[in-house]
Amino acid sequence: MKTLTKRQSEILRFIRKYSGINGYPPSIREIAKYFSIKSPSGAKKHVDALVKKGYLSRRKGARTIGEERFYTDRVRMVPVIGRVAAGIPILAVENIMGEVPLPESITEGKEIFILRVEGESMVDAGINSGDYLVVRRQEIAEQGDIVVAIIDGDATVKRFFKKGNTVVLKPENKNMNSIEVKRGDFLIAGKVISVIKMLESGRIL
Amino acid sequence: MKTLTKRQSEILRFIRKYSGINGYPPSIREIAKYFSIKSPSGAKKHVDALVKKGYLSRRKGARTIGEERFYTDRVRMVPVIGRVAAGIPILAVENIMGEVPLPESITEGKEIFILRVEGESMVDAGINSGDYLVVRRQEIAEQGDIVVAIIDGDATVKRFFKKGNTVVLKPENKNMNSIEVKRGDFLIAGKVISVIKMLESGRIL
DNA sequence: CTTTTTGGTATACATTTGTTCACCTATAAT
DNA sequence: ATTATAGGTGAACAAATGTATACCAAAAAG
Repeated sequence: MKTLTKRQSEILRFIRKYSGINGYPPSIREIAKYFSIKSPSGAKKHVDALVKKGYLSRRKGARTIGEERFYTDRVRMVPVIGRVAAGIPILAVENIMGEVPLPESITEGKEIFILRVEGESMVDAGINSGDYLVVRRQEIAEQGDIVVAIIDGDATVKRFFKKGNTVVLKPENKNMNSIEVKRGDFLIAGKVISVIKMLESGRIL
Repeated sequence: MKTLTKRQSEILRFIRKYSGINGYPPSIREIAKYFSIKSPSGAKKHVDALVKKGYLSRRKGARTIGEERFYTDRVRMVPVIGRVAAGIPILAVENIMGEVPLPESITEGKEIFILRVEGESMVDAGINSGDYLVVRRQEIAEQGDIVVAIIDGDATVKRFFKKGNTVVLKPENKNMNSIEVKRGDFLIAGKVISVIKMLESGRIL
């Protein structure tokens, strides 16, 4: 990768910061204004240089500065589900708070979403309130899987057991009791395949 | 959050996907074109509706559709450390088993590595053998931080406490005892900022 | 049944943004 | 000494984009 001048680094940093905050890149004139460059063409030259050096991509049209992302491993954008609104499918846009990139080595090409844990029902399995669960979307589960179950439109995390004609959803918490439900009285939203604990910032996004 | 019509959901999904791919949002006309709406004002109405319902933000100017998002989609390659060989610096190439991409929202621009846990010394903190720790490289620690400490070239994960002239490394496991070491008889490799549990495959890469 | 919302067409216009060209200065490289 | 590179000014112009208005039809809400 070609090296950048001090000025070019500043410009690139500004573009990245701006894009991160606003969700769209700055216009040439906004870059100029920020750096007190009095002519748009002055700022344009810097952008052109950054494109030529491979740090940015460009297209015809207004405000089309794209950042060149270069990572080795493949990455998938995975939706992060906020509070699950009752009655609305868990993956509906209404529930999606944002998206995070995860390695495909974790997501494995399946339909994946991330859910933030509320409640202490799984503490004995190392899952605490505030942790993030990486969940693979599936409607069936195996004996003993940790699943996200929807009961009356409400999402809960429990360990799954079949028991004759009914299903036992067992919390991993000595102080809480298992729930026994008839098949059909609940839905499995998916299986928990990974837990992410944010010890410091507490938020994944 | 207000509910969306089917059409509005489609539009929102398109805007998110487009922004994710390109790094900047579509223009009103591009939205119209994608949905075969023959007039820009037709598409504009949908965007206006999404703004009014709180799903998007808007500003004067071209291509300024903002998603109310709180995440970054930038990615950093992070080294995964295998078994730590005694006497070799933890981040030396000899110890690196591979690399995984992680969101910068987790890595936060600091020097980061991932370490696989061996042993049960932190089970009461929800950290089990086989879990992966996201560790930020730093030599100092605060009272109560979970740290990766190097004692005699051996890496261990413990909770860190200062106590006068010595340091107490406390395992989060009722069956194990704290270790008391003199400052200088050990090194802090970093602070654990995140825990990733792979419930299914057991491997992160 | 009437009104509102939703989704759309068509046209015209205002605004923002990008682009080009000529010209200037300082610095580093050949 | 001369040439390229980096950084910049100023003005004029082209292209892309956003906005407003009028009008239409189906569906949902009252």
